[in-house]
Amino acid sequence: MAEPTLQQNTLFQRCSDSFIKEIRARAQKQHHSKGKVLFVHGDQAERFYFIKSGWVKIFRETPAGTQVVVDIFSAGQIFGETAIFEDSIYPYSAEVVEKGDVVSLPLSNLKLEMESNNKFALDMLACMARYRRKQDTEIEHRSTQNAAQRIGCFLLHLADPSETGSVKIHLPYDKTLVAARLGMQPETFSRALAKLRDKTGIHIKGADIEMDSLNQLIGYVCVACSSEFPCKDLKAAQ
Amino acid sequence: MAEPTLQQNTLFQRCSDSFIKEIRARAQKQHHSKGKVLFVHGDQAERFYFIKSGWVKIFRETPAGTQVVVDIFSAGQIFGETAIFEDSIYPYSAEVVEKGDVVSLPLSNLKLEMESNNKFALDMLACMARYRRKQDTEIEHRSTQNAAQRIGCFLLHLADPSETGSVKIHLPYDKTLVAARLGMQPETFSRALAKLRDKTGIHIKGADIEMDSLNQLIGYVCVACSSEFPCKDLKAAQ
DNA sequence: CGAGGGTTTGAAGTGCATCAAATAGTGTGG
DNA sequence: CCACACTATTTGATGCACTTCAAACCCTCG
Repeated sequence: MAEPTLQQNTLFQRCSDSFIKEIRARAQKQHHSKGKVLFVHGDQAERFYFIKSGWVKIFRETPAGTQVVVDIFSAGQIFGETAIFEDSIYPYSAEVVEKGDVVSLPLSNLKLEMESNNKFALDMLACMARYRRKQDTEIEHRSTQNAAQRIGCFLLHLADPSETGSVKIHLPYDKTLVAARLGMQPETFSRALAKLRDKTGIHIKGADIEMDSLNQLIGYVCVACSSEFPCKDLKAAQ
Repeated sequence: MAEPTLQQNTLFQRCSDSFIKEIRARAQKQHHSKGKVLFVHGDQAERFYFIKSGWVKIFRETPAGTQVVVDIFSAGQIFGETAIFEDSIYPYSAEVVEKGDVVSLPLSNLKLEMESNNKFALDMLACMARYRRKQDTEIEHRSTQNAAQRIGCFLLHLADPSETGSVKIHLPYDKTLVAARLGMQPETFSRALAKLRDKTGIHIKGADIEMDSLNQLIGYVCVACSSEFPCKDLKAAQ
């Protein structure tokens, strides 16, 4: 799998070559292994990040010590860019959970481009709106879906929705992490996945999941969601 | 209490007079009583709304019949404007829950201004970013706060944070609705409010709540949240 | 004053969390 | 290539928080 480039990211697709060139000149690519903390909630922010490979966990911690996983990003996605709206303070922490290459880029260029190029500002708005939808859906799911349905929904987003025949899905990272991403305990995840299997007849072998058709999942999961199924546009929101 | 004007809304504060004049020319003010549905999720959208008085509930419904209250807005706030990022389809439903006046305004003007005036696009970005923060916090609260803490947090947002002495708060709408807004059942709300009283020593008389100092609440509530207390900027996000 | 909705209380059930321990899986050094 | 150490995952037992169903109470408004 070839590594993604900045221009392939939704936000930068329509950017001018000169801007890309400019921001690239100040890019820093780094390899990180699992566990590397890139920045912490409250840190002064000067750079945002573009993922070449691997996975990065976005999270926050409460004074009581609970960790909340906000999102988990992978190749082609950016994060940390929202700091430009937060007085250059990162609003969350970021940690590498699957080793890979991450490119850091200056926020100042981003801000300047946004302020001087209305097309770019509109692209940012579109991205932000997409993320807003995604979060809306997230909030909804937390109150309408049970653990098994949340897992099912997560699996649906990993699958190709145009696929009508049998489908194979591979979990992209640890089950423990999927559990955290879905706001449940690892034990609950394990039991809920078994429940999902019983309800829908999917086959589970470790991190590999297989089913005859997506409809098995859709029928069980999507009754608890206000968006009709191919809700894929939410997938890549960042 | 005087009715708010469009220019007082964060989004329109820095707008040109000519734009305000233009959009005002196509404004329609209407009085609605409790229960009036302004639009439904999926409707074609041509107008967005500005609340002069009363309260409006924003919600969605799942195929299984569960209703999720996304937010509840009041005087000075706008809603329905996000449809411009959703192919002119309202992404949620809106219903008046406390009678009042609502002004509807054309989305086309908003879109045009956004596309032609970079300053306005940046203001929209700032608003959107603020809402994003608010939703982030919402998701976090759903997984870290228990029912009593969520109610306490809701009360804190109704209070004046600069107040150091005794504080009086009046619930803005039905307890049943507050419960829905916080994602819990009315019965749970009732019991959790009693629990909050026992834990913090606040006084409750119907919809009126009183306490010697906000610190009583803060101490109990904010240990389960990653933002430090005067998290007021989230209050008005829409 | 009475009807109707909002609110509270009680009793029982469900789902998820927690604690504990067994099992499976993975990577490492020898 | 194997055994060990460590982590991830599963399973069991139990507890707690919130929901659900039912019924009483209260408050307001015509």
